[in-house]
Amino acid sequence: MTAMCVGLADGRRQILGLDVPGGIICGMSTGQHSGAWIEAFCDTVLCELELQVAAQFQADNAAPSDGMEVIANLFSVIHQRLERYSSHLVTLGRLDSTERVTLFLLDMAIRLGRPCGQAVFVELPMTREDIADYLGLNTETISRIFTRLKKSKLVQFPSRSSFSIPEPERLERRLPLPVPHHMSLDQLETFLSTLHGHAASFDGVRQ
Amino acid sequence: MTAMCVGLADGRRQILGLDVPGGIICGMSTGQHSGAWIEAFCDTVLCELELQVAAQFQADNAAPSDGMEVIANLFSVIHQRLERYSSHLVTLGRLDSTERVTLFLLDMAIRLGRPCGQAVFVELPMTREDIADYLGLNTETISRIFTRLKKSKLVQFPSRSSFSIPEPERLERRLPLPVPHHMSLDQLETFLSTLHGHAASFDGVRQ
DNA sequence: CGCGTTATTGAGCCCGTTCAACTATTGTGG
DNA sequence: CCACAATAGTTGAACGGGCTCAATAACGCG
Repeated sequence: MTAMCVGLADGRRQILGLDVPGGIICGMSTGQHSGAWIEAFCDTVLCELELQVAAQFQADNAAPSDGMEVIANLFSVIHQRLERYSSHLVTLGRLDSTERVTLFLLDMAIRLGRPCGQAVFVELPMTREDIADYLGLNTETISRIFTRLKKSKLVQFPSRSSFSIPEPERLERRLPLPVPHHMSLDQLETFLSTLHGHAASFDGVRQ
Repeated sequence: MTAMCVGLADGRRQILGLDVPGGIICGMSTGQHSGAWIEAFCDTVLCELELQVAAQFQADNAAPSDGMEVIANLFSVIHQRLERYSSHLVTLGRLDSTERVTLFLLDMAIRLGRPCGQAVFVELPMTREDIADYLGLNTETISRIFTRLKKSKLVQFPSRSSFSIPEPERLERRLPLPVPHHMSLDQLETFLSTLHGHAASFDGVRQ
């Protein structure tokens, strides 16, 4: 699991977005450095894809029928990112702290969760501070809302770094917007296999 | 001037981004409707570009030398949008109300302003409520901060819908991050002329 | 001018922050 | 394995920034 981060002059940090294992990070143009960096919350393997490479691949295989496939997939990936950012803008701009945390837990459940009957169990690979920096809050607030959710039995916290949601629909009903369900893994894997062999790969590990 | 907007079930609104006249709105995929809509704050002409059209254009003119031009430009446009969203995420997540408003005024100065010597004069085509919904605040807060900036002589408000900044650098020094300077109009116009004749155009007017 | 809309200003409140103390967990060396 | 330290998380008290509600003022338009 990785985070795209931005820092302010006085040390404040904002996490722009989170990516689950198997996901595609995008928006890092090699040219102008926007001051953003990537942090990994667990051991991670990164593959870097130059847009040029994809474009060349596209040009080489320019059969009128399927020549657009790579480009179309790339657009779809970027579009997903745009959608994620959009919904996170709403989260930061218009949701209160409880709504933010609730949405976060449900989103993690969708992206990382293991279904156990109706419930969902999630192993959380990040600290309270990381969550806070993602949601525009601080660690104490995260902690307080977690205990509130625990007391109301909407969420269980078996350990410090895991939780489970007995009735996801009931939690979702507390939100003023549907939980965004974005891309399925199938699409992603199709895309990745299309690019197989066209990415320069290397390892990156943190901690 | 247009705004991309999203609404919550209880009426809250968040403006995701603003586009100046001559700019390129993007991220509206025709397929799944994400619940977003576009509002125009002044008389506006919209041109709709189907990605398919651009892709076809690309395929038709697939001379190995310049065939990538359209696609590359499209990527650059989407990337600009991604950068804008990124910096706005930081704004909503980690800046306090004064910083948000200051950044907003400087951004408008860059994108809409008429330089007058060292100063910049800006005609603002949106209401306090629109500004509030863009910055994740409410109208009263916007108003209060405007009067505070006026009293400190950092900003002048000759009329309800215009302002001018005597010393932009001094204002900028109050921010914990550089004001993002994104795309120049030259690039945009180059791109638009590339697409000339390939966009289905229609008029859209509000109010 | 008179009316409706938009903006400003004030008083009071509440949510989320800050600061501090405490608890629980993880890791390390003896 | 335990002792201990370092880190991460929780909880409480008090503060304050931004919100809510209400009244007033300024503008735009017939």
